[in-house]
Amino acid sequence: MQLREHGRRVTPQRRAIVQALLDSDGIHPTADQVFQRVQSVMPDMSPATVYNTLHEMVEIGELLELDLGLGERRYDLHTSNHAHLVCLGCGQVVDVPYSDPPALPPEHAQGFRVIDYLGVFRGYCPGCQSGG
Amino acid sequence: MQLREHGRRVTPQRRAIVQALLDSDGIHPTADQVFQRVQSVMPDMSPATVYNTLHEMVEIGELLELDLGLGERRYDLHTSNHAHLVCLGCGQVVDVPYSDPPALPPEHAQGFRVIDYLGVFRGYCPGCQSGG
DNA sequence: TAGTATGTTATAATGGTTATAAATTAGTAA
DNA sequence: TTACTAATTTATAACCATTATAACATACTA
Repeated sequence: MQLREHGRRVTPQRRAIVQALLDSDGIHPTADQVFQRVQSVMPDMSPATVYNTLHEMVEIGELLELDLGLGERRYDLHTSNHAHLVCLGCGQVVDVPYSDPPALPPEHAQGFRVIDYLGVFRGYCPGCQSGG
Repeated sequence: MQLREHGRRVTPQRRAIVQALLDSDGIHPTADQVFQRVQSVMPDMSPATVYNTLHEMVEIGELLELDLGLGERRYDLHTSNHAHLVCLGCGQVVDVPYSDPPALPPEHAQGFRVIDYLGVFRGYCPGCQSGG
């Protein structure tokens, strides 16, 4: 982790949180899912610490925070360019590689300084298509 | 409004909500902003009615619901294909026309039935660039 | 002009997230 | 190693957008 390089301290809690993220790689866990997993190893962990650490990792660019309209935020260690496929039924999130990350034509940028782009395909996964 | 065609009743509250959306066209109001505006005309309006009506309009496809990671949902009467430009500083949301709505390559769809696609450019508007 | 299903309201509850302040600890320098 | 100090963690409560509930009111239909 690059926490130290950014002037942050390395604590056992932070190590455990990073490990939980690594263990959850691919399922795009929520903060609570990270907390649950860490708590099983470190029972005194506080939810606030999980939120704090996730925010710091987002700030230093090591973690991607996704708010996909499902009432909770999900976290993704893959910060490289990719889109997300979200199931409106069960909420699962899957990475999709980008063939061509879209660019914003300058005539539409309206003076904005663009930091990043998020692409979300919404739909229903195979398991949720039978139920509606 | 197409509420009647979908078996919904037309009430004064719903008329006022639709009018508030029309009046707010372009600013992508939150549910609360819609509520504030309607309340100035109809003081007994309940927030629950605003939420209910917005949800129904989303269901019948007349309104687009956006969760852009700012802790609140915003509403957009423009249901045609376009992306959004979001200011991480002040939270303002601007429509951006799509030149080419991206398609999901079948080999990456993983069996999902895709309903729609949301594209969000995140950055800082001219007014928020000076502040950071 | 009833009758009834639908809509509205007030109220409280929910749940993810954030704020606060006291207690603890990682890193540093003597 | 030890003591120092700023950063971190914790428990707790607050926050706030949203949803649930149930009583009341009303738009549509016949």
